[in-house]
Amino acid sequence: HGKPVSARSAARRVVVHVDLDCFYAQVEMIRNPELRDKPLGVQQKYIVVTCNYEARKRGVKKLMSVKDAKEKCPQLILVNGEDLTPYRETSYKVTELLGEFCPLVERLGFDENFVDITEIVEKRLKQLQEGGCSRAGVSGHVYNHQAINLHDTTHVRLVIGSQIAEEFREAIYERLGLTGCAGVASNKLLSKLVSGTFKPNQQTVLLPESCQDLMRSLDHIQKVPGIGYKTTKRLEALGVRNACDLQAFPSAVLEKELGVSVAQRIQKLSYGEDDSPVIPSGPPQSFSDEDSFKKCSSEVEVKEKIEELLPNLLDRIHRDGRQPHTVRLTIRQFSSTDRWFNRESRQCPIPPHLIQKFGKESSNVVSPLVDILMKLFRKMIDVHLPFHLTLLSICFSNLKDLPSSKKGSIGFYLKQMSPPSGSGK
DNA sequence: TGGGGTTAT
DNA sequence: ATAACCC
Repeated sequence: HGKPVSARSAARRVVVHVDLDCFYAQVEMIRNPELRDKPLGVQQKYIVVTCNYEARKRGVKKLMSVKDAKEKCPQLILVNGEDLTPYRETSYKVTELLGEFCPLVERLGFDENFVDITEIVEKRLKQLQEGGCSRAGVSGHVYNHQAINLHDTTHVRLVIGSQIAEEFREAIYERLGLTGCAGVASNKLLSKLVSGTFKPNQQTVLLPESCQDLMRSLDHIQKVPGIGYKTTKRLEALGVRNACDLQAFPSAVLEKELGVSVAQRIQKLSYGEDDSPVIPSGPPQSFSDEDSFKKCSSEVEVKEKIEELLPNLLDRIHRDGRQPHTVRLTIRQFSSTDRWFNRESRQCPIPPHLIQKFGKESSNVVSPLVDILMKLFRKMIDVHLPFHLTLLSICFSNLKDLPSSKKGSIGFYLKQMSPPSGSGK
């Protein structure tokens, strides 16, 4: 806006990655402060999905089985974390708090946020240039202990970024009681990689001269965010094991193996280059609820599970205020070999007469939805044949704002408030 | 390996 | 609808 494209793309960004420490465990310690100084794990089914640092000292790791965790640490206290409601709510409080500083906040999972603070940095830089020099230095760590050159405006911008990151962490602690790490760098990839270098409750800034060192410190390519399990397997088959290998690998061969789009993107990642913007997440694109279990093998059981999942979901949608236009059922069938990844799903539009009822209290939207979901189920499973499910998931998506006659502003602020009583038709 | 999320094809 | 990615 007002700036030529060339000047805008040449401008250096400042991005912060905020990563809360053992998030679920922290939320549980706030809910019950007596757990504070004890080894604590959060359990889902027979897995300890995360744990506090008292437990980590004693050898408990993320995603460890309950059996192994208890062996490592017999005093381990476990709380059930299968209901994500408290974590989800706290997570959005963090995102909203960051949104008070700056509009460009992108969520990643429940415990991470990217914030593009380029504009805030520019503002402070100008204040500095007008008001003379500031004595304040970097906040937190500098990756590699690299020396800062205050004559280099890129360094100065990142130093200001580190001060803002410190303010983020202070606000998150003061207002929500949560601790976390932050990484400051010139793009999302680097901010995320550098945020993990000093681990609980600390922050690190990366200066451009240390970028290659950071990338070379990644001993395995799967540590590069954006290079996942599948791509790693294919890269390994090509003899590519770390970021250096990927940098040096012939582009043309890579493009033929992985396709131009993936090849070009991940090869740039291997140099620490990432021009993907911080995209404000806004409200969620979907609401889902799932449950896994040992066995579900009859239509009646499936219906019961669906009836268990629906009320919670409908409540969440109701509180959000938007109306979903699509519903999806996902199942996982038992398989002794790859337990991971044999999910299938069917989705369909929600009939318009049902959509209208989503906002209204006390209208029975449950039973028609159960009927729709059972139809979707029968599209995947022949109920006359034996079956063995280990997971059911329901997802509402394609969320649309309510049709509002009062254009925009009024409707937005009104939906936050409790509706006036006795106004029903 | 849980219970969520996102985007690309 | 699936496949990939993220936590």
